[in-house]
Amino acid sequence: MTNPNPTRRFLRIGELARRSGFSAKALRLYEARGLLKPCTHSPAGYRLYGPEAMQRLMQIAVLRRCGFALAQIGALLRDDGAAVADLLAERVAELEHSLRTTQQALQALRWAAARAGSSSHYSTDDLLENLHMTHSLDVNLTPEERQAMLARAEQLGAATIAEAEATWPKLIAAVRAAMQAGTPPASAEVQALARRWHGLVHAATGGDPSVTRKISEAYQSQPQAMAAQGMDMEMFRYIGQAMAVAGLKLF
Amino acid sequence: MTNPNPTRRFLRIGELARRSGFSAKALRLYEARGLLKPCTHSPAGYRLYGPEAMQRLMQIAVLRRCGFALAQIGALLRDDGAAVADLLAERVAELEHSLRTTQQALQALRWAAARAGSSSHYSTDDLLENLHMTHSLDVNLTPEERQAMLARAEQLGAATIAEAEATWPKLIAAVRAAMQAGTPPASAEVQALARRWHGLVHAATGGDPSVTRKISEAYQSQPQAMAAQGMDMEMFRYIGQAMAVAGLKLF
DNA sequence: TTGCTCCTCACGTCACGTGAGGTGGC
DNA sequence: TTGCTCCTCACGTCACGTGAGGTGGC
Repeated sequence: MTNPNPTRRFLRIGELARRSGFSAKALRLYEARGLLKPCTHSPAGYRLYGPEAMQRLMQIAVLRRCGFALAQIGALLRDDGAAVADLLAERVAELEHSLRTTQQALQALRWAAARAGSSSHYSTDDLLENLHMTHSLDVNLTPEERQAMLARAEQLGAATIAEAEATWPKLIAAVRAAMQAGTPPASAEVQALARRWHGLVHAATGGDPSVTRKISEAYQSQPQAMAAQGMDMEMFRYIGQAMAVAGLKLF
Repeated sequence: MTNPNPTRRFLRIGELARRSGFSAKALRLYEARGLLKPCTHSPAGYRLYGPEAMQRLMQIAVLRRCGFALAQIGALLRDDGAAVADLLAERVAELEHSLRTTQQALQALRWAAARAGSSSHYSTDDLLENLHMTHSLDVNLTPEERQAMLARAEQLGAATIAEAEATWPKLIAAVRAAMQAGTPPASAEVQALARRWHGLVHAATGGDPSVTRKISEAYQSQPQAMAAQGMDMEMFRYIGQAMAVAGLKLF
């Protein structure tokens, strides 16, 4: 039953696509990107793949499911001195980030879905109201740091925290007003704002420089989270300057 | 200090971009997609946004972080009879799926990263070896079904399971051979294969039709997972036909 | 006048999907 | 000869980023 036609010893692109679960188009793309080459061609120009192509594709599949980009997979498979461990660490960090944001979104949406299920006329307004996500910042604190934050919150008490949360928007608005009026960071007015700012941050973080730095960096890399608080990078730099003049350090 | 220039009462695109954390380009895109319109224009054609634009953008930001596509956000904000609850349920299901796959990838990568950390020369080969993900299928079983699967596995015993796992590749290869030889599904040979197949599935799922159907559908929607087992849709239909002829039902 | 902002194309990115129009293979 | 597969452009998708070349605003 074995076919003597040598073409039969190879897989054409359609067969390889079926067996690998990739589309033929994807296989051609991988070829263009240098990830996978047919081992030969038929006289008419058909791509012909040997059995090693399947193994290669299974490797590509594993790496793709780990979220590596095609260019990275290419570098990995070429093993061109690309620091494998570095790519690995980078990917882990990215996956951890995406895991956290997915979990947050899912939590919010499940809550909303539960509300939707128990109400007959669920509108977008209801959805938006239910989704009021705490716009939570993605800060990667250690368990100890997280624990310390909770302990501090308990020590401060609900009333103090509520007060601080009410104060922030006003303070931010005042800083924006000063900034827009062109008030110099070194002015007495802005210096006073900077001291209040520093105090609020210090109370929240307990002055832990590591925690404060992490939160600060998180805001800087998540402009949307900043915007949700009424801030932006311009303001960030502005009070930063004011605090520097005042000799105040956050971390 | 208030500027009498009416232009100052509005935000130009750059200011809105800074304050919202979106890029100006994104704001123009949202306008083109019908999500956000400037409330007016300056004589020179500059987009001018009122304070309500900021609110709109915060709504868009929440929905985006939940992973809704721009078109869906448009539908939601227009509230054009789009079944809000349906979009919600769809999004929850998608997020759950992506959460599971992210967790699996993360687990595999962390394991690999640990190996990489303890070896001085970590190559792509090592990585691929460490990543040998169980290519686990994304089946959304209920906790009860999952529990029943575990209980069944325990009852069967490790030896039986190992035997089944060794049998599958051989069985799959035999089915592929028969299919490629053009052997009709109704033939005695293929009928025997179908009975073995059915038996293996039955042993694994305990014959629970719900579980079997879920696993079957999961494979069908994840061609890569099928490929990892040496199967493809063609084979799936082929043994499906053979089982139908034999009067065997999986679910 | 200078420097900054804004405008509208238009092309690039990522990983493909989807035809269009033409040919090989059995 | 028919139907299936393959070939190479080439354009579409998604949510933008990045200039290019020109103008408004203070």
